[in-house]
Amino acid sequence: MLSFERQQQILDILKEHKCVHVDFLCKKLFASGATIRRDLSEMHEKGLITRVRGGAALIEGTNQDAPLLVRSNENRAKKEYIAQLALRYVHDSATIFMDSSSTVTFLADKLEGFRDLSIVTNGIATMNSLNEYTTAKVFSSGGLIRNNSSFVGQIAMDSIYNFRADMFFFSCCGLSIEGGCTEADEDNAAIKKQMWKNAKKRILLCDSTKVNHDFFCKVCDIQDMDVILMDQPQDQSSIEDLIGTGIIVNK
Amino acid sequence: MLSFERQQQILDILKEHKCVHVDFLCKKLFASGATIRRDLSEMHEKGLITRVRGGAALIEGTNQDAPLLVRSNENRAKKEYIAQLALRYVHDSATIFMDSSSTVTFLADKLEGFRDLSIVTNGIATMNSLNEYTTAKVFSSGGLIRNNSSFVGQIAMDSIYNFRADMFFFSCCGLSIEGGCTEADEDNAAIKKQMWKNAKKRILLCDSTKVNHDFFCKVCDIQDMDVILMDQPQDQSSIEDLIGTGIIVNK
DNA sequence: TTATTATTGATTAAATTTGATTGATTTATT
DNA sequence: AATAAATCAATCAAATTTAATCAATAATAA
Repeated sequence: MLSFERQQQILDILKEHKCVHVDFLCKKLFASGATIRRDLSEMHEKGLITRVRGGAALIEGTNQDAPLLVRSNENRAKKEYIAQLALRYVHDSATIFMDSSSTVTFLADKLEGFRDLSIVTNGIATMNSLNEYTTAKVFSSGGLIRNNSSFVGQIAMDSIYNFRADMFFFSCCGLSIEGGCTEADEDNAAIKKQMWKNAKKRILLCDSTKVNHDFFCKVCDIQDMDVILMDQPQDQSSIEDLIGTGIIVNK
Repeated sequence: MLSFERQQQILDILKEHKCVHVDFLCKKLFASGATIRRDLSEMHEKGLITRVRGGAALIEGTNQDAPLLVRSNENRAKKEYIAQLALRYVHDSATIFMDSSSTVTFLADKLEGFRDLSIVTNGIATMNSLNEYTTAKVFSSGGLIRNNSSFVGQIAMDSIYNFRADMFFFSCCGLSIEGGCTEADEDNAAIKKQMWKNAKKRILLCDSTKVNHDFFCKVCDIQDMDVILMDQPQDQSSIEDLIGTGIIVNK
């Protein structure tokens, strides 16, 4: 048996039982104690397992590529719901811009079923999700890392400039009739503007907590969006005003 | 049978089983062990497969467990040691290119103590490390995600093109007097070339297992590097040849 | 046709992996 | 604390795998 193969099997066995004795592995894999021990210490070197006297244990934390997956748990349910709505606009072979917002990350988690997607994003969590769960061609905008969660700056702007996409999914910090769609951070706003410019269909994912708040940097006006998806039907005047402009809300 | 045909079949077989023995391939393809081995080493140099003693393993995606075992091709200690050597060349306020190799990731883990670094990398693990443990300004090249570990393609090339750095830390798949510094993957080689071009001091981190192997894509010649760091003093003629060129090895 | 080049399989020496043995170290039991 | 049992790391010989060499064959060009 190849040592590669054997170590693979040790990992598999460890996934079932969370820890095993050397003897057990010997019998299971028809190898001597010396061989198993050598395997275990190699695997320990590589950081794949934890070595304990008499055997080995699965390493805690399990996932090696988790570091930058920061995700806000606030309003998880709302964001989940909105992301589900957004799925209606995705189709196979679509080319897509996605911003770095946490709401859009929820959408990224739901794209597993589509084929032949090409996606450009400046979000790190979104990038990781797409890369892990989908077969999409994932382009990271690159750039300066901001807040552990997104890429911004000239590098990011330039790379986005070179793409044209069918649709742009994004979120914002604030949304109001007069102020439009606003962001707190200038650099992130610039990124969204660039994506907006190079996309055909602009789809905003906006949970209700953001309505009627204005932030420092404007991304675009209400009329500049093709679809606005929200978690609850908007009340009174504001929703009517929106519908008046021909923007689809939760439809 | 043509060698191309046979190698194609080896790939097909590998897609079913994720690793195979040389013996198995011999019987299946009616070829001698020598022939199969020649095929496997060719394919390895092109980066199509991972060679393991007794057989071969699939390298590309599909199975996420396989690359894990293959990735940091063991020798954690060697890489750790080389990274430590590399520290001597880093100084506060330096501007640095770092490639996506695992050896360079070890260096990234050691940069915590420096102030005011600006670092450009196309490596995902390196990016994560830097971002988590250092106060450096970290620029990701962005681009298409390759093998879950690096950014490649035009986007990455363009963003690197726009930086000039004091130093470039990189590794390679193979290093030899005649072949120079070589890589298995064309896209990654292109990235390294671009970083090489835009950096003043070029510092190779190369563990001894890579010496006297040539891979498919050339990055640069031996003479094109300013420093080569290895885990052990190189033996026989090779080291003398290197020193003859004025390149510093392990010094 | 002949000469040249490439590919293949056999042979062999070197390198690597393996399993058994040993003594040292750690853990459990009395 | 002392003893027994279990586990470990180191060592070595046997088995396996590899890389290098060379002759034979096949393919190609002159």
